Amino acid sequence: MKPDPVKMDAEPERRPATAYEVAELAGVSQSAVSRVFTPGASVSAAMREKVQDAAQQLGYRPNLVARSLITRRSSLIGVAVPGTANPFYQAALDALSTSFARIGYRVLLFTSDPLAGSDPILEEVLRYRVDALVLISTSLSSHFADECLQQGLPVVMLNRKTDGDSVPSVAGDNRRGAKELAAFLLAGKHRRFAYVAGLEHSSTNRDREAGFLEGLAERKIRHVERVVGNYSAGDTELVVRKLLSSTTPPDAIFCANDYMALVAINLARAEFQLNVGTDVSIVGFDDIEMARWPIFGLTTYSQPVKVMVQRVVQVVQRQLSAAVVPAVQHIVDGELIVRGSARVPQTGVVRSADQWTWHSRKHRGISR
Amino acid sequence: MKPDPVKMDAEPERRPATAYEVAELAGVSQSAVSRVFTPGASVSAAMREKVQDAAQQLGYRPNLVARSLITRRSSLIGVAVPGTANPFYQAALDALSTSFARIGYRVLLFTSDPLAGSDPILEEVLRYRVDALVLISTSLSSHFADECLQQGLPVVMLNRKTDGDSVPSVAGDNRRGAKELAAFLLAGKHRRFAYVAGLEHSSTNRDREAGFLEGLAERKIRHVERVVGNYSAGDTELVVRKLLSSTTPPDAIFCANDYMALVAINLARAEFQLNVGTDVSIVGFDDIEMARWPIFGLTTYSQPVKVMVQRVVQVVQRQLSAAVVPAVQHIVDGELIVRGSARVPQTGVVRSADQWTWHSRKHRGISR
DNA sequence: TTGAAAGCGCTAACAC
DNA sequence: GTGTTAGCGCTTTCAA
Repeated sequence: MKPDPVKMDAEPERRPATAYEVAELAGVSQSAVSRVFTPGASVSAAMREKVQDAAQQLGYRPNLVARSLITRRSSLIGVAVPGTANPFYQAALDALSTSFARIGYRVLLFTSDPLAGSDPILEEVLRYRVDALVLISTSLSSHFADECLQQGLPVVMLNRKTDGDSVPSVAGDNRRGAKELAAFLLAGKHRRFAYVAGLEHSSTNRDREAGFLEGLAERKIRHVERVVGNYSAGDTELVVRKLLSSTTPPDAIFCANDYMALVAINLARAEFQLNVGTDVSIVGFDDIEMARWPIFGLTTYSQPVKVMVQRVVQVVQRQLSAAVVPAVQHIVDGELIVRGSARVPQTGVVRSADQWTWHSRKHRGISR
Repeated sequence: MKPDPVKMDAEPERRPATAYEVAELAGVSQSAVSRVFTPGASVSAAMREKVQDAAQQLGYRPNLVARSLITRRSSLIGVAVPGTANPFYQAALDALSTSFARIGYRVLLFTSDPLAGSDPILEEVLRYRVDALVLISTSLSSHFADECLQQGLPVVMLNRKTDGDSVPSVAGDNRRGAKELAAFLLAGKHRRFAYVAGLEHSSTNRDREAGFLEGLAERKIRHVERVVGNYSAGDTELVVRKLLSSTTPPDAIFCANDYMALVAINLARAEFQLNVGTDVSIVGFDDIEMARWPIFGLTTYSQPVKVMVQRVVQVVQRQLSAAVVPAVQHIVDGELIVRGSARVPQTGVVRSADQWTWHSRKHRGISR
């Protein structure tokens, strides 16, 4: 119940205290207050104490808006994330938020419509003068990319690439991963293959599809049943149902990501009473947390989110400091994680850390 | 390949254009530019066109930082969300971001450590002069709450409450829901009950536990095996394993949220070969998307995220406009959704929309 | 080390 | 309807 030390008005203090008010109370100049709250400024101990005392009393907090205006840096990172339930995005966003927080940045969130273009939303972001833009599985018009480039605004894509090489990106090894999965399924003596595509225009989907087909083509497999799940649970359920209802259903299904694969497993088991891993093999891509839940036991190709995010942060930092940085397309290695959702080949499976992995002959024994 | 209309320097334009530059190019005053970009200001058509032309050429975008400084409104909502994989948070964050975007606000994201207090992070948020604070399943020291109150900063808790009534909150009907689940399990003739607790100090956990025990007590059941899962997958796996390994394992397990319940189902099936729904009944709380996946078919009590978020937005808006608003604790109704993970009682199950629900005798026939 | 003064880019009176 | 003039709360020269 200690009384307000400054004034006893009935009206509650309606606006936050300013540096000027602190200065007045402490009997110093306003710039002295600024210095006390600027790391690495030169202030005497006496001054620091006086100011901090006054600040404490008034509940003063530096106004970052005002600071941003003059420093031209907001310490905000705009992050676009698709508005779907795919746990991969949650993991990525979480890691991004945590990693950037560690180096003094906050995340300004933008939910992007996975179907529509994200330009209008990003247009908005720029007004907030974010220091950088990170796009999780979100595409970008090249026009907009140019504009950002011109304004010197760092942009990085996570889990997606642009067509040109104008925007740096960090992604998993989609092509190789999908190819390995194809080789894995081939080695497991599967015969009838199906591909459940994600969003048609996403680079991840294209690369994974290309890799998968490429892998199959090496063994002269040309026929692959193709359906489109659009990375959505609803669509996936529909198309996988169709797939499994066929008179000659596939015995190997590659879903372009884990989320769709989980939906597929679910459907195969609950609706078709299939034993996933023996009656039908289902594999995915990402290695999200639930993939390793025993109930799913999804065989998949991993995308190490933590590593990818760390790389994103690096790229942003580099762009922030250097004047001009080449727009590198970073590829983060993954591994084929063997669990129970697909028939396991006789050879090639090895113990690695606390899980089983598989490497095609071509890649076996390649040291890293 | 159209040349830069303003200057042809080799150096790329390094900073965004200002309203002043636009004004100069258009041959008007800077405030005219401001007006053109202020909805509802009075500008002639001719002026508007001139200005928009110039703005277009320079790639001008109003600087919201500068605007915030003077309007004292940032159109930013600080949102704290726990850093865990629970899909409920993803759904809530998503809905929050979308709903606020519709009324012109953006989300400034803060990942809160679910264990540690969130004060230090929130301290940070205040510096950004967010217009309001939404805490998803995150607690708040009463000291900090007071400080926000005093600064006139709206704060709303989602899916959690404070001890006092100082901070408004929006939550599901935890107590009643848990009580209904108890009644449901009782009606299903279960005998040995277990409760998997969430975070000990969270209000949701306390209310759900209280409701569950209360429901059981009405039928003189006093013994409930209690373990703590802390809303985490790892902890939950450990304690549920212990539960099921017992010589007299429970035949009914209530997990304080769906996420833990899914982990439990998973474990019971994969590790103990139990048929969930007959050998053992498992129920949860939230009704997250995956609860309705056939593979899980989780019987649970629903928390309608969309509705809850809509309510949060309302509360924030009210606080933003009115001077003083009483800190109401909003409770959003849910329903007991019957699926396959728990033995179903003979009576009380009714078809509602496209799913089955259950109501205890006490609540049957209550019209809404 | 400290203070005075000049803005950062914009909005909001206020005149015209 | 349009321009002029003050600031918003802070950082940053520049002198003292």
